[in-house]
This record gives sequence, C-alpha cells and structure tokens, in this order.
Amino acid sequence: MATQKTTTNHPVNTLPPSNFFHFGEMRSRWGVNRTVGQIYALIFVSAKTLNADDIAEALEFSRSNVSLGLKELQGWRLVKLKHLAGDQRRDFKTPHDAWQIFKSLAEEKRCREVEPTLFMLRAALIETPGNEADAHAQKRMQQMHELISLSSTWFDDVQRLSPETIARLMRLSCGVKSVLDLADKLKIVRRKKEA
Amino acid sequence: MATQKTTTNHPVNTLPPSNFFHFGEMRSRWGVNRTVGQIYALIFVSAKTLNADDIAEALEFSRSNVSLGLKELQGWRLVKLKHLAGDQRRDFKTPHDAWQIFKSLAEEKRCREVEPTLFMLRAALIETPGNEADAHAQKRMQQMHELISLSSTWFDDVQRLSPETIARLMRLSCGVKSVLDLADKLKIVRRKKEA
DNA sequence: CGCATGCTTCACTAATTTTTGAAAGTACAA
DNA sequence: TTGTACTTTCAAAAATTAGTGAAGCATGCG
Repeated sequence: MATQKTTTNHPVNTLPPSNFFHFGEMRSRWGVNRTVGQIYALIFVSAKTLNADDIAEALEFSRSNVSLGLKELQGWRLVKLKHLAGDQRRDFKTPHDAWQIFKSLAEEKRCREVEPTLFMLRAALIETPGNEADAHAQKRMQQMHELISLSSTWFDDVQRLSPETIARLMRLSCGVKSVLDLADKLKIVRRKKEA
Repeated sequence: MATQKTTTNHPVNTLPPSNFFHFGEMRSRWGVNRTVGQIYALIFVSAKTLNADDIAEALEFSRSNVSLGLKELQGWRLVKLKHLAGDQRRDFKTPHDAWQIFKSLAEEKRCREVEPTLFMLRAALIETPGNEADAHAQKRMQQMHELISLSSTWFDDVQRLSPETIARLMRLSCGVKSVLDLADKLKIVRRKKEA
C-alpha cells in the first residue's frame, strides 16, 4: 500500500506527550476548528517537516480532512510548504517564530470580522438620526467604532515590531503607568527645547 | 394576551438601523454565539433599559432563547440588572463603559482556554524527554508557554487600567519604538543617580 | 502519450451547537 | 394561601458545522 510505504519513509514515531492534544483545543474561538488546531500543533512541535500522510496517520484523521486543514493553515500563512528533494510530496513546517501564530490569526480576524464591522458601523453613523432613540444608538455605535478602530490600529502597529520588541513592550507594560508618566516628561522636555 | 400588554407598556419601536444585526455577527470566534451577540448589541445601543420580552420581540427570538442569552451575558457581567420601580419585570442595561466588553470576553477566554492550555504545557514540560524529537517538541512547547504566559500577564495588567489610560497607552504605542527608547534612557538616568 | 503517485473537491454522514415550546419555578400582592 | 405575572429549565427539534470516502485532478516520469 502506498500509505504504508510513505509512513515507513517518514516515520512519525515520536508523538508528543499524551495530553498534547489539548493543544488543539485552544483553537476554540480563535477562528480555527479542532482539526486545524491539532494539525498546526503537531507541525509546530515536530522536529522535522511533515507531509499530509504523516499527519493523517499521527492524528488519525482522514486524508481529505488533513488536506482541508492544511489548505486553511496555508491560507492563514501558519504553515509553509517545503519541497523535499527527491520526493514529490509536499512537506510542511511552521514558521520558526511562534509569535507568528498570534500575528496571523489576528490579522486574518481583522480582515474577516473587524473591518466589516467597522464598515457597518460607519454606514450606520452617516445616517441622520430620525429621533432621540436613534441619536442615542448612534452615540453608542460611535463609541464602539472608536474603540474598535483604536485597537485595530494599535494592533497593526504592534504587529510590525520584531518579536523581541514586542516581548520588551509587554514586559514593560507591567509598569504601564510609569511609561505614561515618562511620555509626559518627554513631551515637557521637547516643549522646553522648542521654546 | 399578557405578552401583548407587556409590549405596549415598553415599546421598542425604535429599532436600530437595518444593517445593525451585522453587529451580532462580530460574535463569531469571540466566544459568544449570534443570539448572545445580538442581544448584547441591542441592549448596548438602546437608550432605555430593556426587558426580556422587549428583546424577544425585537430580535424575534423565542422567550427562552432570550432568557438563556441574558443569563450568559450576566455571567460575563456584560449586562446589568436594573429593577424598574412599579414593575416586577427585570430590566437590563449594558455597562456604560464600552471597553468592558473587551475586558470581560478576554478574561473569560483566559479562564476557559488560556489557563488550561498553560497547565497542559507545563505538565508536558516537566516530563523528561525520551529522545531527540521529544526534546525538540519540549523546546517548542516552552516557546509557546512563554509567549502565552507573557501575553496573559500583560493583558491582566492592561485590564486593570482605566479606559482613559488604556486609550492613552494605545495612542502612545503608535510610537512604541520611542517609548522603548525612552525606557532605556530612564534606566540609564536611574543608574547614574544610583552611582 | 499513458501511467503512477499524490493532492483536492465534493456529496454525503456524523457530531455538535443552537433554538424552541412546554413545564416547572419564583416572587409577590391580595 | 392562592392566583397572577413573570422567569428559568430542559428535552427534543432544527440548524449548522465538521469529517469522510470516492471520484476527479495535477504533476512528473518513462
């Protein structure tokens, strides 16, 4: 059998710890389903690149399910294709940088969900309120729009930073207050200089 | 009919704009379902408090569905109960601060998904790797654990800030780099002082 | 070209989640 | 306490989403 041969060539005999599959459970509400989550996790922890058959065997999913999952992961740029010489099969690996999973998921979510919502809110905001209740609803939607677009822009900025910088920023935020004070001081210094 | 009378007492005759229901769609992958999202949105934009019947009528959900949804929203502290004098029905409103929805959802996600994942990762990390592949898997899981716990702690900190402070912080982050430089400078200044 | 190998699509089944109506529960005024 | 006016619970129906095998498609080799 083809599959048999395949597996022998490419053994996945070192499955992660037993409770590893919980990893795939993280998926819930991050925009991926269990299958996709588990496939990602498996590739993520694996020392070598894996092909679709390896994955199907290791996770006991049907070959087609794996194919679907890999397609989705590729769409989100969470796995990379890597052609192994002398083998016409497709091997996959995850980006080396683990931050990538956050970045990719967040970016995708933004396009698929956040942007449409902002669009809808803007559409609702340009209408002239017909009565007081409408006016109130608009005010609330305005608030929500500000909130979402602020976080969206913020995320955009942060996303562009290097993993190290993000980590530094986060560690720093433990003293967020002091950073803000610091920013104030800087402003004052600048103003004095300009004067 | 009781329902008829009820509705007459408490008209919701000013429904939000037609495409308002897209709002409820935001739910996807934020850990709430369409019903809950739409109920929240309706209460959020409404000028007055609403009771369960108002909501059921406005959104055309069954009364029991609304009850379930409200229960969930209360569990997340996304809606507040408000007893109207002279009326034994329960009226609901959302917290005035729109940030609350982010905070609550994130906190809930942390308890339900992030913490269990961290726990699982820690469990996998204390095992002694049996071979090289295991060792690699552990290294990757270690990376993931650091990442998740760092963001988790970070979020915790940010969550405690006032809405204004969060907004300031986000606006500030547009120049994140400069804040980091600033932090460095502060460290140097401190070191000099101490010397 | 024709075949072998491996990938993808798709119609269907299985599983899960959401929604509902009916019944049970609660609080309170009389 | 009883009746009324509401709310909640729950088993089951309905809807949605995930997973499968079989058939079709692509690629590369002789």
